[in-house]
Amino acid sequence: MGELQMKTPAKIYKCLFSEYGAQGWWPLLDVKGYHPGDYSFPKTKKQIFEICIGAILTQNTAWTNVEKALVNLKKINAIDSGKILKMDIAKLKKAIKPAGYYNQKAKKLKEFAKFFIELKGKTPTREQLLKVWGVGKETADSILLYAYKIPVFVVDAYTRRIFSKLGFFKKDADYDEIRNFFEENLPKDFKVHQEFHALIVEHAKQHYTKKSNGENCFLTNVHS
DNA sequence: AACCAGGACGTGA
DNA sequence: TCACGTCATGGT
Repeated sequence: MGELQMKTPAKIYKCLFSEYGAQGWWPLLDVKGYHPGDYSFPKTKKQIFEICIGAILTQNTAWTNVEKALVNLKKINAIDSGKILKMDIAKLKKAIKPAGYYNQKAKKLKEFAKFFIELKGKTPTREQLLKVWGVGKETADSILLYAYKIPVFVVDAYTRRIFSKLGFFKKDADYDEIRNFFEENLPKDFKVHQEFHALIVEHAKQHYTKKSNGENCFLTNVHS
């Protein structure tokens, strides 16, 4: 791939979309997981909250583990900000245990539940989210994008691996620099951003495993 | 049986 | 600012 013909984010997005199709993030228990092509979710305040706590629970953790935690919470009717805020911390830890880091994450969920209630249904700003203990940049952006349909670009470890491999930036580049670059070079459409992040995750799972670090993927090989 | 997953925080330098 | 260590379960 020549430097003079560096692919644009928009081209890479189209490439990934045509390869993998719509991903249907964020998965919700009500709709039995993913909902490709349907951008109408979340439809309720409860679904918004489910996405928020899912974003926290999935920090450095496989989604399959998070699902178990969410199912446990649903069983005790605890995918609810008020319920989580006042429920016994030990009970909360037990429910989310499959998601790992359950001591920290139980505290994070309680902190977020308090914040969520104080929002009174309003959309949080990125700055507000970042003040919440346990919500970092990636989690904040995931919440804005998938719970509130705001067109932000979510930077995760996969993004760094793939796009540093493609020559866009260094692996340890600043989070906000990466985010700004993509947001300035993509349409301000939440659907595009929702799909793009999900597609990056899918592509990384396919081509950036331990054995192959993107060597045989169509993005690094294609020249146009 | 190490290694890592849809990170964030606390600490010391 | 930044480079580490810590947190923890479950799948490969």
